[in-house]
Amino acid sequence: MDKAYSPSTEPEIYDLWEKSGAFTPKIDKTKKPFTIILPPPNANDPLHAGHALYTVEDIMVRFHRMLGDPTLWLPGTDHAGIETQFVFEKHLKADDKSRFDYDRNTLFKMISDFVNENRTTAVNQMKRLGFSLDWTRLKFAMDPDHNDRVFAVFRKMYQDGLIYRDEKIVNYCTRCGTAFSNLEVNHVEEIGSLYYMKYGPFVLATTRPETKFGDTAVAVNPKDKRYQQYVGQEITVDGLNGPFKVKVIADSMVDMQFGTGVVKITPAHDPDDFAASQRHHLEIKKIIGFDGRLNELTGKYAGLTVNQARQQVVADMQARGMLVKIDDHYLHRIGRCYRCNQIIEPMVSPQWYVKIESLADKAVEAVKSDAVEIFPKRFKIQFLTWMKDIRDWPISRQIVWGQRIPAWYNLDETPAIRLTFIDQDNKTIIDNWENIKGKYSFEIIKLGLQSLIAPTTAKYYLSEADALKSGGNILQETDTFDTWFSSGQWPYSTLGWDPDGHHSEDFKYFYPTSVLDTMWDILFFWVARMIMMGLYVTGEVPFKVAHMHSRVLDGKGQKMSKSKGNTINPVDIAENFGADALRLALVIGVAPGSDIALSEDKIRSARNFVNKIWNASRFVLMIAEKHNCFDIKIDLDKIKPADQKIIKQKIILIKQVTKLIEQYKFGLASEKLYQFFWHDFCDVYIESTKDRGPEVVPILLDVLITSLKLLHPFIPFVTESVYQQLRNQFDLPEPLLISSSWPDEIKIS
RNA sequence: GGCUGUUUAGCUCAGUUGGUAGAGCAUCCCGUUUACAUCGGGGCGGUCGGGGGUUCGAGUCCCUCAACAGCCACCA
Repeated sequence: MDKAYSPSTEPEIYDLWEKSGAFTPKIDKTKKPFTIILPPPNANDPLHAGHALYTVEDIMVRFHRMLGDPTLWLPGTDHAGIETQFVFEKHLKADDKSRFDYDRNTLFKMISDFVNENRTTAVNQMKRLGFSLDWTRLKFAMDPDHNDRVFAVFRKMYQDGLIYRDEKIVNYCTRCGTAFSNLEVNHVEEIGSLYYMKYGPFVLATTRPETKFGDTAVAVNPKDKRYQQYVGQEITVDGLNGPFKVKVIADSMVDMQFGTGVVKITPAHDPDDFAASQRHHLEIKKIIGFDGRLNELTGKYAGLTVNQARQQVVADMQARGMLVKIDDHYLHRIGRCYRCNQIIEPMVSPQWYVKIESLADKAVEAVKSDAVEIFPKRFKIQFLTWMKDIRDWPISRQIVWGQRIPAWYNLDETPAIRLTFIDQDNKTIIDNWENIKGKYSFEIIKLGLQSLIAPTTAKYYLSEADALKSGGNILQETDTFDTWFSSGQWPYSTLGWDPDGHHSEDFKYFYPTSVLDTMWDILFFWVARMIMMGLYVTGEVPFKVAHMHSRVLDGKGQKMSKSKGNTINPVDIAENFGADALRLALVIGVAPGSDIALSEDKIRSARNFVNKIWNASRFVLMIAEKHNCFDIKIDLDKIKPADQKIIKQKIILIKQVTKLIEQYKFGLASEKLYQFFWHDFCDVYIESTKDRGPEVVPILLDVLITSLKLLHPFIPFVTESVYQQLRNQFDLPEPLLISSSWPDEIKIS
């Protein structure tokens, strides 16, 4: 054995495991399985430090495998719709191109190729970190069978009346070109301006003077005596393009204390105002387009971006004496796109929705009753609070990378469908079918199609065949499903749930899964959706335990981000210090759910421990050779007083570590192991054996092997490596540590 | 506005059902013809954020205040 442990041997050890078939469980109906579905990393992105926390899952998986449970850890990668398209568009930009240069099919194909080229990256990295995943079951979120299941579930939801289309106000990112759910919007506090402007007989305060062209009412509080005389009347407002009239409405949404107690109502571009428009049956007047520019209804402001328009409107109002006051230090919250940080533009547009209430009710019940147990406990409270006022889920995204919604329109039935396509001269055409059907052949449109927008009244068919029967020109919806609509179905889909009820053996045996482990930041995005979808589709919870793990921060406790340049590449660390060192550094002494500051000091200290194991093992081998004693049997009745203490400590340790792992207290478990091995075993016991005879060899070996087994889930490489060295000298019955049995409290191994 | 978490040795953090405060790193002293300098032995270092309460006894339970962090929410 070399003088120091070298992590360069780790890949060989991984091969050994993989070839042994240890990652693939044997279905044994007399035994209870242990199942974890890997939260699929993005298919085309290298792993980041957070992914290294898959270690937590590997610990559980290796532990259960050693307990003898048929253990499945199922790997997969995610297509990560918007994320991937966002990254791909950055590549396009580098080539001076954009998504607008390509038709939908071409763009999809390009992204698909891009993803396929990079798909193995994450897989290889996970192997390098030692994750004992069953690669024979590897899935990808755009696999045809997964897509089919997603489509089937969509149709089932439709039949159950859970799917509807509606044109209401949504969070729209004009840069990403798609709508988002509330969860995908970051609300950030920012200092902006609050403009006090003359508005008919009123003065009102607004942060968005440029939306006045879309105003269809002005509101006051019904209790506000100042304005009671105006309620119900029509007032005339200087619209900068000429006067316009709006009705004064009374609504309790208005805070009399704020500003002047008067609010202009822009239903098409503000969520509150939209809600008010529903209550008061107001006209909805869209003045901002999906490109983030003002449209023709704004007269001379048409074509300006929202920001430009705001400046222009303010300047024009100032010139006309309409601006009473500007508060430049107005602190308010602005919604920004979680992906590109662009300011979210609330817009009215047709989208697909899932009625969420019945799904949410069941999920709440499951969590309340601990049918799904959430760890640590505090996340249960968060979950229930969020679910309480959950809203219908907008599942359509206006991007191409994802599962295209399986709905088909007959253009001739709905001539008002708006088409965007690239024609034969490479020109982008945007118009309604009714206006262009004479000018372009359907084939050209279909070939160059970028997107379509169908009014909510449009009839649609859930299969292409049905649509074709209607006779006419048929186009499929161009929107794709929200990534989470797909990944929310991950547990039952990857295990082979079948829409027609012919479920796979895997599904029957491994579902519901045992534990879902992920970071708490996607508790709502993903965990909640999986619980809802799982209960709805299979009638069972998708997992019995939802374990929320820590967040990895840099050595200074700062959040890692590419822009800060403080990201850590886990594979680099594995190369330099060993995957074991990284794994141990990530779990040792970390309380459940708390942040981890991953410093080089901590990694180095873990590396030293790994080396300590190596050398202690080397010592045991040397002693055995010195005494020429390779006996592994211990006679329990003949243990000498000098050896009793360590045996006792070992038995206590087994008990403690087993219990702590079962309680998800990996930080404490690893710390106990560290203390025991380094101090009780190496510093005290081994030192005490140095002047003794061959009778210590079986004891040394026993404690060593027990330690290796207990440590194996945490630091699998060094423990397996050492074990293989020991097997060369000692007659050990179990060929591999990975598939060996977990130490028993009573049994001397 | 609502909710949650954090506050323990110079630094990073543990502390399982309440019973005389722990680790790693740093620092200081000593040691080593070897299993390991990626080492060994020893030392220094904390009124456990402030205040109050329950208890024979509280870092651990309750109340309150403060600072920091985060999550959720439609205030122009």
